[in-house]
Amino acid sequence: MTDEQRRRRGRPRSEQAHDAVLAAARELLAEVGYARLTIEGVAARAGVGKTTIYRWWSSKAELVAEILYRPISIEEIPESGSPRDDLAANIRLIVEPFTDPWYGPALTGARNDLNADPEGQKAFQAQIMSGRRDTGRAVFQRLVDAGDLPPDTDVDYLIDVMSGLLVYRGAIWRQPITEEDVRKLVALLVDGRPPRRTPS
Amino acid sequence: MTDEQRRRRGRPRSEQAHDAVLAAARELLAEVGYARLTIEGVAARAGVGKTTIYRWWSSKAELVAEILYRPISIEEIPESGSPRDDLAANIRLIVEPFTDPWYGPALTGARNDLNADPEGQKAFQAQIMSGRRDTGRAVFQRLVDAGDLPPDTDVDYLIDVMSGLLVYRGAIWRQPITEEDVRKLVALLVDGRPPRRTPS
DNA sequence: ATAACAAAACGCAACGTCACGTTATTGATT
DNA sequence: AATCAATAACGTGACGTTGCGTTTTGTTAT
Repeated sequence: MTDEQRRRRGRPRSEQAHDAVLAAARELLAEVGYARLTIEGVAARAGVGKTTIYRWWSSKAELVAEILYRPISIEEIPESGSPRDDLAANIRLIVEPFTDPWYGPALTGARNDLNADPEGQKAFQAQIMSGRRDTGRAVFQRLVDAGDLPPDTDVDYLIDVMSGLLVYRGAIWRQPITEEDVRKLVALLVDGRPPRRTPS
Repeated sequence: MTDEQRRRRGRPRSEQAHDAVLAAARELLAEVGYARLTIEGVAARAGVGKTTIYRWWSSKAELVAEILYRPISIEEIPESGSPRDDLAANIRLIVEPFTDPWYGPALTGARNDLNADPEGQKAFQAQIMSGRRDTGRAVFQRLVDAGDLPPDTDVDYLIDVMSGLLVYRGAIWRQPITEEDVRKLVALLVDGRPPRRTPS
């Protein structure tokens, strides 16, 4: 790229300011939540002008979306040998961010604001969710290849069932998702075994 | 109740104004969506003062929540003789409001705003969701009684799986839920049969 | 020279509250 | 029976506040 060689004239953008904004936004997100997070508050804490923030991001929702994106950019699940364990690992990876108490509200909050703009919806969907689905497909495919699921299994449907439960419990109702829940989910999705009440 | 007998002095609250506000809010919700819905806009269309709105509801989210509550106040599912059909009927009843294109965003939007206030969260949960869960428990219990599910089935878990898929697809990603999807869901939850790809 | 920077101010939109005069109902007084 | 406070919700309109996204100004780094 010639962009890197021929540096632009004038003062270059400060990566330091960029990172300070992200850090400040992350902190404030954890402290006050998405609804009470303001651009002006972020600028003040980052020691940065609002102008600088708007030079990098076009809205509060977009800024928050970038923060939310990172922990969700899921790497591949290593093959443990047991496809069921791989699925469980994938579930835990999805759930993990929800354990941060600010994450769920911020996720739904950002999604909600981005929905005001009809094209922001697609942007969010593409940016946040596409990586997860690819990872999920790969994991379920291992189960199909191992013969644990029929060859013509509707994998995307299973991904929606899985994601649905996790989002519903974790992000919407903010209930913790336990190891027990993971076990029940794998049993239901792969083996078709209904969940049993835990003898407490 | 003595409240009804001994009416308060002064001008009584206008049920007409109350209903006009609800109607106007419902219209505007369908026209501009939750995010762009304003109290002032509702007041203007209803021909009502903002004060009157705040006399009945304490926030936009609370007002919208009342609108959302009505279609969800689920009646009992009649016993068709086939518990599986009862479950399918329950699923269709949950999905039905999502066919209104404004409903899903309004649901997530109102929920999100109510979460800013930590006690509004409980209010929403109690008001919107409790009825659905009772209905769902009854339907799954019929399956248990009929021997289609083990006696110690964790019914609440199944309700979460079911609700999760429906909310995830219908309210969050705004995808239509087809008869095919209903069939797959019943097969998975009750019979443990994985969903198959539809030969299109 | 040029462009990103921080700071500060702008206009805008919506918020929630308030004071005002009006209207509807109740309870006491004629 | 008719009248008249007292009361309370009404619609209107204006208020100050907040946060937005933009614009301006002077400074700093390349």
